[in-house]
Amino acid sequence: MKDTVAQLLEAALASLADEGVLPKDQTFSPKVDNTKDKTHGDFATNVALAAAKAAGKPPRELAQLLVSRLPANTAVSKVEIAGPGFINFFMSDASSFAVVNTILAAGAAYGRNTSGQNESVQVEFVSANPTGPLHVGHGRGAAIGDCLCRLLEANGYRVTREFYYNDAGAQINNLGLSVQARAKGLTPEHESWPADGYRGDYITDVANSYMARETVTADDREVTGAGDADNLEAIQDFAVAYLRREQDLDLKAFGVEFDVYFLESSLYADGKVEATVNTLTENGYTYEQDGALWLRTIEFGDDKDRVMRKKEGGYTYFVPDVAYHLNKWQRGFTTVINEQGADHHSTVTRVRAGLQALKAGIPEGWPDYVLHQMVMVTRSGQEVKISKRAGSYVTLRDLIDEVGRDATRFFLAARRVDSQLTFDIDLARSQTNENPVYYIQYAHARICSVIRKLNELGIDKSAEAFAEHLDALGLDEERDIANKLAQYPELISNAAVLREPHHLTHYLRELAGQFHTYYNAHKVLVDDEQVRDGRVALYLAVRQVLVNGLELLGVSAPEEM
RNA sequence: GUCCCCGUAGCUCAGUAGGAUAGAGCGAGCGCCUCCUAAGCGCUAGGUCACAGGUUCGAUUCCUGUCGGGGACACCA
Repeated sequence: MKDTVAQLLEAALASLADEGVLPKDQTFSPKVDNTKDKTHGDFATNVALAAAKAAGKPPRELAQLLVSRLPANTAVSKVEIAGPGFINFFMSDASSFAVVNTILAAGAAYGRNTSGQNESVQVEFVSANPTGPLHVGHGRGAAIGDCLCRLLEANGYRVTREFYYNDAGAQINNLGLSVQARAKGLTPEHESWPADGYRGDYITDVANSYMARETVTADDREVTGAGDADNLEAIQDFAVAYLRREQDLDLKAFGVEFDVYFLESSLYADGKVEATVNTLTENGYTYEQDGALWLRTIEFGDDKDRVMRKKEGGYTYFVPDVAYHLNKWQRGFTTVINEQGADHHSTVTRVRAGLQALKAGIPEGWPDYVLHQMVMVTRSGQEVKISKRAGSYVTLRDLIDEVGRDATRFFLAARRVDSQLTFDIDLARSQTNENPVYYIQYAHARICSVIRKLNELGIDKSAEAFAEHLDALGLDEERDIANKLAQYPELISNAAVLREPHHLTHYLRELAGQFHTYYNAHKVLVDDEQVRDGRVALYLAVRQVLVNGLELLGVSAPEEM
C-alpha cells in the first residue's frame, strides 16, 4: 500500500516536472511514512516540504499542486494537506483489509522476501572460549546472533552460523592447570593452587570425569579421560572437549545451533597463520623492533602499531584472527557479521587493518560488527553476580533453568544492542501482563481458544472462506490491527538491514496489545455470520503474524496457557 | 589521559536514517468477569528528550563542547 502511494506521488511529481513547476534536472523521491497519529491518515509524505525550495513555492502551495496532479486510485479514500505542508493519505477500508487475504494466502511466508537473493552470509557469534559454562553475556550474543540469522534468512539470505573458539594458548593452559589441581585434590585455598586458576565448581566436575576415564563427544571429536593427573596435555584436551560439550548443551537448551565450529588451532595446523604473517611482511606492513614483529596498523586508522610476534616468540591473538577472517573471505562470504560483546571493541580496528594490509581485495570496513553492551541480572531489585557452578558469574543455564527458554531469549533480544541490558529475573518469571513474553503468547493462545470454540460450534471453514466477509470489518480497532499487520514485512526488512533484532520484540508487543484491546471490546463469535467470519479472518491473520514473528525470535507460540 | 556506547515519565524502554501535539509497558489512582481464557481490558495522572552552543523552513534524531553512567585502551585472549 505504501508502494501504491509512492507511485501516485511519483506520477504527480513527474507531471509537475513536465509542466516546469519543478526543475527537470532534479529528481525528488517521495518518502512515504507511516503516520504516528491516526488523524494524519494512514500514510504521510514530506515531499512538498523537501521540494519547496526547488519549486520556488511555499510548501503548502506545492502540496496543493501535487494533490491536484495525483492520479485517481480506489485504494485512496481521502487526501489532505496539513501542518506546514504534509500530504496525508487515508486509505479505503477495502485496501486496508486486503492484507488479511495476503497473510492467509502466504501463511508462514508472510513477511519473508527474497531481497538477499541467496547471497551467502556468515554470522559468527557466541565464540566463547572453552574454559567454562556460558554466561549471560554469551546468552545475549546467542539471542541476538540467532535472531539476526533468522531475520537474514527471512530476507532471502543463506546463512552460515559459526562459532570460533580458542583451543590453545594461555587460557587453555590455565584451564588444564586448574583441572589438574582439582584432580590432585587441591582446592583454591591451597598454596599450590595455580595463580589465576579457574575456581568454579565445574572444574571439579571436569576433573572427576577425567579421572573416571569418561568419554565426551563435542564438535565431532571424541575424547576419553586418561585418568592420569600428571598428564597435563591429556587433561587439557579432555577439559576442552568436556566444556565444549557443556556449552553445546547450554546452546541446545537455548535453541541455538551452529553450522560450523572453527578451531583457532586449525589455523596454526594448516599453516594459515604463518602464511598470513608472510603476506603482511611481503606487503611491507611489518617491521622488527625491540625483538618483536610489529604491524603498521596506524596506516589503517589505529592509535598505535601492534605487536604480531612477541619477543619470546608466539603470535598475539589478533594474528590468527586476521588469518581466520581471510579464510572467511576466501570461503566466499562477501557479507560477514561478527556478533560480540562490546569489550571486544578494540579488535575491530586491528582485524580490519590486518585484512587491508593483506591486499586481498577485501573492501574497507569489512567485516560488519554487531557489538552488544553488558548485561546485568537483578533479582528483588538486587544485582545477582554469582552462580554456584561458575563461581564468578551468572550462567546462561541458570537463567534458562529459572525463567525458561522463551523468556530468556525474548528478554535478551529485546533491547538495542548498544545499550546496557538489565535482566530482571522477577519480571521474566512473572505470569502477568507486565511480562511481554506471556502477554504475546497469551494473545496467540486466546486466538487458538476462539478457533477451538468455533469448531465446537460445528463451524469448520477454511481461512479463505472466512475471509470472504472482510467487507464486514470497519471498526477502528480492526483498521488499526490491519494497518499493523501490513507493516510487518517492512519491519522484517528493516530489522535485518539495520541489524536491529529488538524491533521485532517491540512490534509483537504492540500487535498483541492491539489484539487484546480488540478482543475485550468486541466479541468475535457473534450471531451475524458475516461479521463473525470477517473477524475470524482477522484473528487468523493476527495469529499467523504472531507465529511468524515469534518463530524469528526462537520463542514458542503455545496454543493453550 | 585517549577512544567507543549510553543519558527520553517514579521504573524498564521504544522512537522505523531530520518532521506535525515526544510514545508504550510497569508502578500510582479509579473502574471492568451471569460475556469466546481477568496470564486480559478501559480511564486518569506523570516530560526543560542530561546541559550549552551550532547546522536549517524544522533537531529527541546530525555536528561540537560540558556533565553523569558503562566499557575498551598489553609483547593477555
